[in-house]
Amino acid sequence: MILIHWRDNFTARQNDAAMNEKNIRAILRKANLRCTRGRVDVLQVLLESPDPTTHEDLHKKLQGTGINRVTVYRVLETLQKSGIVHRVEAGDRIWRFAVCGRMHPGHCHPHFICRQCGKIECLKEFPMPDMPSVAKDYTVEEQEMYLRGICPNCASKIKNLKCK
Amino acid sequence: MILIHWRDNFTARQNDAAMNEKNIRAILRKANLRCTRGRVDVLQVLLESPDPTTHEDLHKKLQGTGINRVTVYRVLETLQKSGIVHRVEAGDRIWRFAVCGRMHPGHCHPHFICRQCGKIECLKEFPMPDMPSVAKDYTVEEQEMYLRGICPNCASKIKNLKCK
DNA sequence: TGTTAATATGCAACAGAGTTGCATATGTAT
DNA sequence: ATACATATGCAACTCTGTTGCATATTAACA
Ligand SMILES: [Mn+2]
Ligand SMILES: [Mn+2]
Ligand SMILES: [Zn+2]
Ligand SMILES: [Zn+2]
Repeated sequence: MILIHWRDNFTARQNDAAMNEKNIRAILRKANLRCTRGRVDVLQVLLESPDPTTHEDLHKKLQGTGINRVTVYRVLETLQKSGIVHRVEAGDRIWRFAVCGRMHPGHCHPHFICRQCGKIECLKEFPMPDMPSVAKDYTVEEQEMYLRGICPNCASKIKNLKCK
Repeated sequence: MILIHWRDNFTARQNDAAMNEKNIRAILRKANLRCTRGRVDVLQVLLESPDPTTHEDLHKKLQGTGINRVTVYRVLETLQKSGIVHRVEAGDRIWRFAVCGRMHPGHCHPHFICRQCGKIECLKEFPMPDMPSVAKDYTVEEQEMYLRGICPNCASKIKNLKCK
């Protein structure tokens, strides 16, 4: 199995906010995608976002451009299938999109999800455990880890409960 | 952080299929839940399921009992909040439910998700990497790991593609 | 720089998993 | 057996995401 760690990719891309339209078009062309207004704009916003971003957020940020709701969905699907962005579903049934391989401070670490209140916490201080090579012919581009259980807040509430 | 590995729980429960109503009622009582017909039936089906199960499947299997669709949802939410079952979302926006701590052959291992075709593959031959203790006051009951990338099938299709 | 064929977009209608309000039925403590 | 709290059934609803189709844009090419 080919393991491409997120740290290996896009390392030259420090000046994220300064990523200009020409660079974005280059990314699209490299993926054999037509450079349309919507794709450039959506990708621009994603490149400037520190965390994985919902469709709703993207559409809001682009409302000045007049882009249609459905187009945002279709652009995201296209970018995802081309491997430029990827989708994350963290337990609330809402997709979040992030540029692949970028160091998203809100993303590249394990997450803890409380089964009681549903809150998601970032375990930023803990590195993703390394995954051993597992099979030929599979290209691994991203890895996610979720810990599920009870958060301290809910734990104390449960302790004070006689019955339910 | 308290780490409860799935192997540590429910180890005495080998005779899964034979788990009878009395035992199921005991589980509910222990969680301070009322023993209702719906809860007993839903939990029974879950205990007999080798893999995490959708609401649709559960409702189908229980259609003989006349239980209502909404009740199944509510029972699942109750069981989940009590820590008896947990929810998994594997990328198709459909919840799957599994009894916590049981060795589900379809579940307790990393999973690979192809970003092109969306297919989910079980990496059964690879153990879940151990997670270091990460923080006080958090109770970890389950852990999930997803690898995302391109499956061999899609990789060969992409290779044969000139443009898109 | 036009012309053309492929493909992306806007719009409206739709899909479908899951939720909510409320009247009624059921479980459990006494 | 009674009373109270809570679980259930039913219908209507939410909300994220999809689809069909007519029109607009893109990019290759003359
Ligand atoms: Mn995070
Ligand atoms: Mn599996
Ligand atoms: Zn919590
Ligand atoms: Zn695939």
